[in-house]
Amino acid sequence: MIVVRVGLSPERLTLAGAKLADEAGFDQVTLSALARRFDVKPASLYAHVKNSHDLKTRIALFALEELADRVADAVAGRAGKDALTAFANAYRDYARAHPGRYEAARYRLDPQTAAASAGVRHAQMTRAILRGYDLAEPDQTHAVRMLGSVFHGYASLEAAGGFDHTDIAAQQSWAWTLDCLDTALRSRSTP
Amino acid sequence: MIVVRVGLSPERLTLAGAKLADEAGFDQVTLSALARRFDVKPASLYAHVKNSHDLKTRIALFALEELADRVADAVAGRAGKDALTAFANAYRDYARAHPGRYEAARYRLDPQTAAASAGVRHAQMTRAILRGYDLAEPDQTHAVRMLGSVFHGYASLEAAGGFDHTDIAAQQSWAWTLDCLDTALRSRSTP
DNA sequence: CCGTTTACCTATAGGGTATAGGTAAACGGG
DNA sequence: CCCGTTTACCTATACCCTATAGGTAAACGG
Repeated sequence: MIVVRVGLSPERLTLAGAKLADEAGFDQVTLSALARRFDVKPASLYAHVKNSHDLKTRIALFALEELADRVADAVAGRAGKDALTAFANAYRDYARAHPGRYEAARYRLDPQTAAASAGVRHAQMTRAILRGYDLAEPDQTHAVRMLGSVFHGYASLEAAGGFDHTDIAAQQSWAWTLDCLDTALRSRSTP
Repeated sequence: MIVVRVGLSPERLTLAGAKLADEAGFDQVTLSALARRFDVKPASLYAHVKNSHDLKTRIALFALEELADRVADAVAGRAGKDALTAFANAYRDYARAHPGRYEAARYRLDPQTAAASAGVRHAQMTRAILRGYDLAEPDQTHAVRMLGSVFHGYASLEAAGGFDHTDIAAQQSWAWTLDCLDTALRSRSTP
């Protein structure tokens, strides 16, 4: 029986899982499917990840990190509406380019894991965006939540095909929405 | 072997499935779990629903219908911001009271099924809300999408515990957000 | 060069999905 | 009221995914 070492590792499994998620959907990410991809038996994967939940958590953390990096890159050196748009576009673009990873980023993490994840960077960056709008607390928190809702909601509905019924391009509604948010936030600023 | 007829039907299975979803999460809705609930063997359920996907679709349609009914009830006789708030609250309240059904309502339906679902009523009602804001096309469609994004995004993030990190109550951010939306929409109205 | 570790294996068990085919209760026409 | 048909649920079976236990050969290191 010829045994060729495939060279599995948590990192390779996580990346392959992320790719699989993008191709087939996050719910299709199973240890069996991943094992097939590496031409290995499912049991072999348990040496590298604890279980299915562990794998999904790793993919979620990876996606959060990747998304945070892209957003950070996009907003660097920008302020005001410019920063808002850059943030929003980076977010939406990621969701469109990597639907499976985006879905993974919404995988429910336990509080400790979440606290140590790139999720906190997301929150920080959203707050950074809002510096251009001079919002005092608790308005700033309200705004963080509103922005998060719009970004996630839009990405989620668009991914689900909710905007396919009308001819009007999703891109236009997106620009319109960002414009709306900018005006709304500016009207609430306390200079 | 004593055989007591349990009296299964697609409707009873759908309702039980909806309850199970609220209690354990939509992803825990399985034919096996449902069969246990009725003290019946899994195979017996296939006489009433085609398969697992069929059951989930039925639950999704049921939830969409129920939610549409509540929203319709809430907005009846209201206009302007009053209607907007009533719509939004009915939506959020449903998501909070019935997290599993709400999740089910987002179950991906094939285009024909979606077209025949209460989903179209949701769109109609959202457009009805916007009558109070005098928006011409394509702005109206943009606004429909923005509202849908905020409502769904907020419900989704709140359900995922995304607002638990700060002391500021989700209720306050919600009111603030609705206020923001109202101003934004009014500023875009073309009287 | 040999003992240990590593990386993958087989075997097995449990649970969800799904189909085929069986049986007894319920129904309904004569 | 009786008997044929339908109905409602059954058992048996097979497949897939998850998970654990325990085995083996390659790789590594003193």
